[in-house]
Amino acid sequence: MGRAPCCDKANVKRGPWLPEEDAVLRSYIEKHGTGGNWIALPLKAGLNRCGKSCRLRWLNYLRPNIKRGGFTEEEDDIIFSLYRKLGSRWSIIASHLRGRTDNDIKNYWNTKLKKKMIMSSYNTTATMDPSTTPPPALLPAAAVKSESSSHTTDSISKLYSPLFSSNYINSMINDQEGSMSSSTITADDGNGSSRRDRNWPAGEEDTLLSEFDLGFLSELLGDYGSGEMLGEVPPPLLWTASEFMCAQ
DNA sequence: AAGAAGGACAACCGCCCGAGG
DNA sequence: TCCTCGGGCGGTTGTCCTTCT
Repeated sequence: MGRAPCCDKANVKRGPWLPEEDAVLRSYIEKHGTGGNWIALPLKAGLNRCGKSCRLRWLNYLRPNIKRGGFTEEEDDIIFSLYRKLGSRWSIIASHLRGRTDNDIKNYWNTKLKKKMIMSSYNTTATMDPSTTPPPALLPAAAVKSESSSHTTDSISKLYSPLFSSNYINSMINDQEGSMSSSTITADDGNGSSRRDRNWPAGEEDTLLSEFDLGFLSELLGDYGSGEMLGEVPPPLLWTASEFMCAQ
């Protein structure tokens, strides 16, 4: 038996918020605050909405001093750097960017920044032609392995740092250590998401990850692979977006 | 000009965790 | 110590808008 829902979904309005609803919510919170109880808030405010929906609307849209769109290069750098350290801890990343919400950053990463990083990884190998070759990070492991013989650990980390978060790689290693039978890795882009990105060729993620050799990843990460993720991020994974571009 | 495909982002879902009874 | 509940969070989906063919 599952947990009781926070509200009666059949009797609350869902979907896009109307300007009038925004006005009611904003007005109520400005006058009374949230009262520390989002579940009760819609009733008090006279809104036929779920409390969680009100909370989300306020935090992501109505809250004062929210910046929308137009991410700067500096913000890109911060997001990139923190993502390298923390993975998809969007709320923590958002706390480092004044006026940005976790949802905003998450969307920005998934729609723009991630692709930007993937495309930049082409430049790690001068002979690669984007018109004929998938990004290095999308190459099947076999191809990477044969190519890796001419790479140092640093250059391999550089190659993969745009795509895989350190906690993702650590989790793969832990998974290997924890269970020898866990040979199947589900498609995951390092963001913890199993969603198919429509821009990626069908099957590429599966090809990449099902063939990924965990031992190779351990080797890639070297001594820090088995360490605590936070505070022990290896130098190659600490690059900012600008540094990453310049390092090519 | 129209339909298809892709991009952007708002909103929802469901799980986890901590507080408090 | 256990249980319940609400808040918070990350992942996912839906929908509207833009661009492409």
